[in-house]
Amino acid sequence: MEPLSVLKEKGYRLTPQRLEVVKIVLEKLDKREHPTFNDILAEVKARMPSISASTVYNILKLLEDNGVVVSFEHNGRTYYDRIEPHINVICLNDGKVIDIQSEEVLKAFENEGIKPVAIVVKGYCGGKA
Amino acid sequence: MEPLSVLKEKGYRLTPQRLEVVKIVLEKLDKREHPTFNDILAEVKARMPSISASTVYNILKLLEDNGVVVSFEHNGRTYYDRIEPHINVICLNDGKVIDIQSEEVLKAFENEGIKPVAIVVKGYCGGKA
DNA sequence: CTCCGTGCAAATGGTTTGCATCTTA
DNA sequence: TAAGATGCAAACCATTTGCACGGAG
Repeated sequence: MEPLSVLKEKGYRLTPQRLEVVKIVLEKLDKREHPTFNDILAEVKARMPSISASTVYNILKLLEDNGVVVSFEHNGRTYYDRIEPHINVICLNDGKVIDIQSEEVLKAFENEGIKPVAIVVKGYCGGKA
Repeated sequence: MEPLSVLKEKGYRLTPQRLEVVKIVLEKLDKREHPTFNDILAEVKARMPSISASTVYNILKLLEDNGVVVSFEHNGRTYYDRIEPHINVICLNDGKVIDIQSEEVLKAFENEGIKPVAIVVKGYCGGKA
């Protein structure tokens, strides 16, 4: 369902702050980016300078609690990600987060009885140990 | 290789603090536990009250940098884990970390050209969405 | 008009750092 | 005895909280 419909349906108010954060987050996630909280805050502040950090935290938490985004942590920071099941590889060579779509891995999880919401793998992307 | 041999070979000094932390960490990891930094600190302090938190941090970082343990983050805390490839499922129902050995999943990662060091999946262990 | 949501500032808590002291090799 | 480790306290920084004000419904 549309993220905004999800919120409206549950009775959450559609404030300008929420509209802006949702727009920016979805923009980034559609591009397969893995923005940190600060990435998002910076972008939001650029367009709505008066917004406060705690409001952005609140909104991101709201989005996560309502299944609009997922998050994972790395190096003390929170990263946001899209809901569609896929694999994020944090490459220990260069620290980059790489997005991989692997039906085989998803199928393997399914066979284990696991419904994955976020899959994060620390490893070596180039095959180098 | 033996964790202590790894350290000795690289020229690190085998201080009583290091011996104690290594012993306790390996004890826990052998039991398939996923201790947080604080779990480890508490256990170490119980046996060696004078040790400082920063020393334990330093030692755990040393162990991780030398491939003796791996770590992952969740809810703002760092968890330590054994090196042997396996899957950790963080169940979104109950918050527990469950250890799963799945050759199928590991094989699927291998087929994607990924050498996994730590695999963490947020999801639903009981199959419940 | 009434809550819910926001913004601010202060608090929290895990982790890191600087530095003097101590100890392993 | 000299480089490497430790312990302590302070610093750091991402996140959370409390509360008065403001705006969506």
